[in-house]
Amino acid sequence: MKKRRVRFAPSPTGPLHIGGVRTALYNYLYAKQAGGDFILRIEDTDSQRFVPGAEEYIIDALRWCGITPDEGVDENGKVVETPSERHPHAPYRQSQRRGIYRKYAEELVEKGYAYYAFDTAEELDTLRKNAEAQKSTFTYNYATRGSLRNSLTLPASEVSQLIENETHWTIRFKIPENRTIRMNDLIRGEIEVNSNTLDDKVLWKRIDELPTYHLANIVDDHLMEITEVVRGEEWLPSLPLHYLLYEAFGWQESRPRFAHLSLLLKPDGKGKLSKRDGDRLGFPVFPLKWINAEGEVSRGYREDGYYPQAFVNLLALLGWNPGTEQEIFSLEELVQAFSLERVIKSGAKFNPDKAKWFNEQYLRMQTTEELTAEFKALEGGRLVGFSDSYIGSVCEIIKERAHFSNEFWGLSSYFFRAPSTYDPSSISKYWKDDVKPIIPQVHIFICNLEPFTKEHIEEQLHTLITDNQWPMGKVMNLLRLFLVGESKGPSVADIMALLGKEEVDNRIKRALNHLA
RNA sequence: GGUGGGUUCGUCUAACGGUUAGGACUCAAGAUUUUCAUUCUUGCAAUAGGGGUUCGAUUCCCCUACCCACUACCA
Repeated sequence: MKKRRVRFAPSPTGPLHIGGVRTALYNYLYAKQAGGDFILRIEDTDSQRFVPGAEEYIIDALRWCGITPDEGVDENGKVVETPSERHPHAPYRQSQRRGIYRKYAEELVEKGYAYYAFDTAEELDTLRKNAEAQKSTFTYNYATRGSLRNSLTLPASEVSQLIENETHWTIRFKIPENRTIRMNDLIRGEIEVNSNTLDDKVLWKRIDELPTYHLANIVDDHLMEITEVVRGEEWLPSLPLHYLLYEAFGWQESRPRFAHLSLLLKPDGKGKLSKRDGDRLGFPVFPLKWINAEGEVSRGYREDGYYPQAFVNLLALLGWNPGTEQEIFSLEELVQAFSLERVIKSGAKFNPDKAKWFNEQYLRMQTTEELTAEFKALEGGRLVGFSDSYIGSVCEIIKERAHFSNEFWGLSSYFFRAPSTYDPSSISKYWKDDVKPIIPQVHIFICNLEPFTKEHIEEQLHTLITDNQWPMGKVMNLLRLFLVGESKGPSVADIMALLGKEEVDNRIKRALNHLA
């Protein structure tokens, strides 16, 4: 049994968005489940669309998610350029492999599966426009190639001269006429296409001495001994071409199996998820923050405070399910449970609410120590002077009320700073004449409580108030208002115990002063 | 336009051809509580439409509608 080898092959034309991360994740899960290898290959054969920083972004994003490639990227997060035992197929950047593709393209020409085409971009453009004007579509195929400028129509001498002197020619694949191509997709099953609906795709471009996606992809997958190709649905229409290419090269025996993943759709309306949807609807579309050349900032899941585990979990369940009702999965559990058979065929609309829910689940699973460390990392300066155990206790109390750790300060600032203002509407609601005379008594009672623990405070205060038949709601909320500054937060006893008697005394005095 | 893919609650999804069509998110109501939240309970809510095949169809087939992708010397 051959070792499973799958690859993620992004194009560095911008930041990887969540759909791309999901594709990478499914590749990773599928590889790891069989104890196979997850390989990264950079498909940068479009010199026009190269975006600086995109490659680093992709690698950083995968790292953050915990799905680092086994092959193609070194320990420092750099794409491997020279072969080694662990990275035998280097370089893993197609622009650096450019030397190997031309001979494969020419091999196809020699075997009669491809031909040289000398049409200029302008000529083809005109043909397309003319066709469009007549409400038809120009296709470079069996029907038209015979009347175009290529090595099939021009005399051999002219062809060799053009190859020699011109810099704008291409090598095109010669799609056979009227053949039914039968393909199999691991997710979708059998698919049939007639070759007449296909066009003669460009395989190699003389202008920049680079192959196009189709050639580079097939050659590299073959050379790198890829066993399964798991990629986005946008590639399904070119699967017949890829089958034909494997056949032309005589590689059908080792041809990888294919799986095409459905796309991620925008949460509202129609169409696939795009960069703009995130800005429009207020949720990140990218794993990490990205700033483009124009200086526009796109937020990231990491910067928004998501745990990578939560992010991976939610992505995994967008288009796949385990067949059970389990929803929370660690990466290891996902590796165990994943299967391409249970990947959904239809596109999934992204749901920002559910995304938050996932993070909330992970937030609650964190240990107090982890939360303390996070809180300190986030709010460093504001927490100076407070012990880890105090901060930890605060975290314990507030974690049920938060979706993200970056909400901690907003939910707990009063544990670190006495309130300087008091919410006016709460004052008018609770600071009534019937309780005003009671508060000094309660104040003294609190200051005499010993031990000053949550349970004892709760019990004693409760007894005091009920025994005197005082209005529980007003008294308690007033105390909360004195301690917090507004009507929110955990139980009053919790707050008092944590704050300590002295601080509670001070805050009550201060509030009374303010109200007097 | 052509080709391919897809269609179960608002969303993510489950359901050997036989279920009161299940779960989760959201939302609503109730319970608990000293506030807010949590928690718990309950509720709202779906098989795109039409034909077949079958004793029986969410499930298989066909048609229609709608959605998506592709239709570049981009990936």
